[in-house]
Amino acid sequence: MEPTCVDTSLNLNLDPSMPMDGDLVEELRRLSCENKRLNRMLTHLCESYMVLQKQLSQFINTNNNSDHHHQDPLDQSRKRKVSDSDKYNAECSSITEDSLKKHKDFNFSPKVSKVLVKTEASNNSLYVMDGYQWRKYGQKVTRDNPSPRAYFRCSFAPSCPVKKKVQRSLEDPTILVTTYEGEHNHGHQRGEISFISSQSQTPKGSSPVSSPTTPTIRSACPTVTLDLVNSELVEESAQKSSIQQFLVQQMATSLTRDPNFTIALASAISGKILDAKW
DNA sequence: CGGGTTTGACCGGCGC
DNA sequence: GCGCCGGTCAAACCCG
Repeated sequence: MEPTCVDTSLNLNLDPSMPMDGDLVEELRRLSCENKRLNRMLTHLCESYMVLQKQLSQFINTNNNSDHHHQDPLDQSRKRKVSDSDKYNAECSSITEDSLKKHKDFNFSPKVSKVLVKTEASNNSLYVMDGYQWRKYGQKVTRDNPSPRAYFRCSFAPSCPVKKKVQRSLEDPTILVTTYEGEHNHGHQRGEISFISSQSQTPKGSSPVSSPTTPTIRSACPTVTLDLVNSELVEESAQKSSIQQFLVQQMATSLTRDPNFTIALASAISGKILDAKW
């Protein structure tokens, strides 16, 4: 990914001649500084991502070559499933040792992505506010992890086929492992703006102490996990766009959840409207 | 009453 | 064929 692929600059088209409240100006300056700082952080993250992706590609290529040299026919037939599935290898996976160990357990459906969300230790909810509306249709305790796995379908099903699974990480229970399957064929229906109040929205029937979790930059360190398995150029552009999309979503979500930002934005917009009107 | 969650039952794939 | 396991269904329940 190009480090400059996501334009995170926030241009409110401020008119210097427009009379503005001093506090608001100060607030906008502060937000502008924060925006620049986040931009630098994002650029740095993108660069690190590129370096890691290159390293992993080299690692996989090296491994593939050595496998071809040392495989006996039986092994080849055993691994047929995995190599065939590699064709559909557009999945994403977390960059963890565990996931690398479990390489052959990957789900090879066309569009699978995994996102790790850091939560507060006291937050035992399995709800991740990601801008879409989900309906829970099942919960299951799996063999390899004592914490239950929740199954969600997009509320716009069956027209939208997207599903997601949410389960706490075995290594770190404060991390929610969210696996998305499929792609939404619609936009954010509830919109990020609704997130401002989403923190107090508790899903029906859920414990009152639990609260939905949003993968925001503010909540400690959200781990974005992306597809580093497939290094093919054809896949690369698709990955880039999905990464960009995700990063933009993350930023929009975190910004819109910030009441200060919302107030400043609303003031700026209303100011512009009034300015245009009069 | 409608929309959402909970949860036990059921189903199908897979390994032995 | 059997048992295990993950995923899904659907009735019961909850809440605004």
